[in-house]
Amino acid sequence: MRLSRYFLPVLKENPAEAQIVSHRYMLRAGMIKQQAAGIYSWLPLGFKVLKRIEQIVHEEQIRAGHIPLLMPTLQPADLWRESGRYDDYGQEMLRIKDRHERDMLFGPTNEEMITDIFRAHVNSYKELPLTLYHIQWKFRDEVRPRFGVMRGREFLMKDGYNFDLTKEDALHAYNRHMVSYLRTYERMGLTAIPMRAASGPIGGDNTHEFLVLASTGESEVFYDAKVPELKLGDRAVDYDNRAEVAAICEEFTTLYARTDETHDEAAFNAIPEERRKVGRGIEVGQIFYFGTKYSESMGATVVTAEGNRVPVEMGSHGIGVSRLLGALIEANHDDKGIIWPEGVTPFHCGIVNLKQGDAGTDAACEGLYKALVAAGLDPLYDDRDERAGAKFATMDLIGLPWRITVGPKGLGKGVVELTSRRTGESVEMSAEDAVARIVEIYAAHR
RNA sequence: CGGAGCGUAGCGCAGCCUGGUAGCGCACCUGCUUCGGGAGCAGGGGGUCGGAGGUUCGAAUCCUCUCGCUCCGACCA
Repeated sequence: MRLSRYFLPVLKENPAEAQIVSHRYMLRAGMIKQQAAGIYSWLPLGFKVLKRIEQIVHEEQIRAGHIPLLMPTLQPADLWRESGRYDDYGQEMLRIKDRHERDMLFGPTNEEMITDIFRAHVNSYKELPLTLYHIQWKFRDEVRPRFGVMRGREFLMKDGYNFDLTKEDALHAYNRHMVSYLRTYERMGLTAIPMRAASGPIGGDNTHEFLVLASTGESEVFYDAKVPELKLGDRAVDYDNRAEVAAICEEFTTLYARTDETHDEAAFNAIPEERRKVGRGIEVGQIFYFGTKYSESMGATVVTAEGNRVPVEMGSHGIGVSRLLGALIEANHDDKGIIWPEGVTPFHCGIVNLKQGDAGTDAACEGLYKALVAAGLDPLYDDRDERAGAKFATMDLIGLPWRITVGPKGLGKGVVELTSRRTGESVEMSAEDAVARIVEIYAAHR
């Protein structure tokens, strides 16, 4: 993309309403625009990152054997009356009447609807196990939306639901989700720690939340210093291998890591003192096993091999997709702006032309741009007629991890400059080598 | 839902107390100069002061109501 033709409305000054760094930078970098309390338009740059995150979530869900579908944002109230949650959910649920005075609601989650789909089409144990998920906009009419996309009323969430014959099968689905989530967050360059959590209104007796450590997090967390060091890495995982998946879960959940809701002072104090950490975390996902809570109330049953009709075992699992943008920025920024991890960056690298209009630098930049595109990459070429300082400031703000700087001095020596946004280090090299280096960097992020 | 604030140009703000021609910075447009870390000079455009009532000769300013937004707390992916 050539910046002169893009839509990137950056702000020089901090908008008054933004209190935390991720919200400020998302507004300043022209990623979002608030339309009402907790409701945002996603401008091109923000939309691009949102789509990249969504893509990673999809890929990892499919890798774990889960099946995508799409359910609507608006739901009929009757489904929720069946489960009893229409009355339980309270003011957070946005209730709407259609022209025929039918009670509708903007879905805050989809347990009822997925159960309805299941019971309409699945009758035999032979069709299990089954895990369906979607990535769809949710609405929860929060009393007090805040922190930009971190606590919006409208938000994009991946929510998945597993249907199994036995509790043992359902617990495997639970474990499978835990591992796939670990992998999902790692691909985005985030360390998200699974912590035993208290079950909320969704219900269930087995649940973990995934928290990204950040000083602006809304939850207080207590953990062993060794926990954030655990990495899944690029080990191959067979998601159908129960023992292997369970072993990974054990690896990641044995050491102490709890939110304030489930904190156990005695267990925490059993950790060597120098490893006891207290901090704050942003919740970016949660997994639940809840058994037959919905299948019983809504009649989602299958016939077993013995010919008995039994309610299915279920769980639900969510990742806050839009919230992840906030969490990513909270975890990756400096005083100049965002620093995107390679896995989610909106553009792979920036090209800064220091002397727009100069035949030599223009031609060199065009050559670089075309070479990068030909290599399958997505560069952002700042071809505006701006001064160097303004171009650098924009690049730093929007946080592209790599920048190629092209100026007359360097070209005189036959070099361009490759700069890391994260370390600030610059290396001079030929344009060809710079392209090769960028290609190499992103080859590791496929 | 309790408590506290704020709505004046696209953004950030002053003006309000003490009523009297609506201002500043950034951004935007034109010209000239400049050009490796958010340039300088000159000129220019843009606002029914959130909305509705009221007081007054006169309201951004005072009064009443209302809508919107933000922050602290309780609640939540």
